Amino acid sequence: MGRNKLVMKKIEDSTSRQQTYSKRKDSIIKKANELAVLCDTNVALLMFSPNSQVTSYSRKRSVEDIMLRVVNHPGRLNMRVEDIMPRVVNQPGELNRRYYEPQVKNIRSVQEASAYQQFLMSAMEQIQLSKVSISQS
Amino acid sequence: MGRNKLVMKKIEDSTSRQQTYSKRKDSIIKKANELAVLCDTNVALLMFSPNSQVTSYSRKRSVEDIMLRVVNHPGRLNMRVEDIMPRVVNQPGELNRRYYEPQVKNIRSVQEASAYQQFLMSAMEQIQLSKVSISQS
DNA sequence: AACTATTTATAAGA
DNA sequence: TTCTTATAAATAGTT
Repeated sequence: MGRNKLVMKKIEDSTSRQQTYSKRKDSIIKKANELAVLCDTNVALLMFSPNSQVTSYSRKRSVEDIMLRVVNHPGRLNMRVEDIMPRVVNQPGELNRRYYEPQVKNIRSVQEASAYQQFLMSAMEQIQLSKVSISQS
Repeated sequence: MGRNKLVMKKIEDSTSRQQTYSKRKDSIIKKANELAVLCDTNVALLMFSPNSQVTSYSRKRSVEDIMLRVVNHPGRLNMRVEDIMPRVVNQPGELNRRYYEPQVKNIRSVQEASAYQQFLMSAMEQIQLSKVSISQS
């Protein structure tokens, strides 16, 4: 739109790239909100600026909650286990090692903690099995 | 846009609501893609149709991967630990119990598995500490 | 930040 | 449902 038709490729000038990002980001949020209101649906939107600043939009549920509805649809959009873990560093080194860091915050009750413990125990068993399986193959 | 200016509230007629959803969904994806290409950024978009059918868009990384970049920004959009775990059932019962199910698939190497084991061990320690802390408070 | 000539999206209609 | 078209909305370049 605008004075000229825009070629669909990366804007090389960083100033106008940031300007374009800023304008279009706002209108996509507007559009997303219109869709959500008009159709009474959930929408989740994440955008990263050229400077990696995150902008998010969601309606009804939190962005995270909407995301998790997808995570719970394994048939649709599969998530790799390494994606579930917060990846601190992903160095493309010799072994392509990844470093994880636990996020065990905001646990509110002993019941909650126990359920999480059960999850971890089960995961421990499975990871050991997969380790054996890989080393034998 | 169009012949008349649209009032921004839920479209009550289900047929035209679905039609509007379908049209606008496609153009939001188009817009999101334009933003991603022009500004060379990551964008993740999830939309649920009035019939709860999921449509997703992302560029460069998978939708899940982009989501997790947000998880790793605790200051911005905080995710509770129970949100990171795949929630199978969330019954609002007496104890508000949640049931977790591990996702330990697609581990490719022993190194990967070991790193995940370290993560789990550390999480186990932390969860035990939080359990003690909660029960004492 | 605002403006405005154009392009683009889309609500209704066919 | 798919196509058309009049009109609303977005926006590229400009100031």
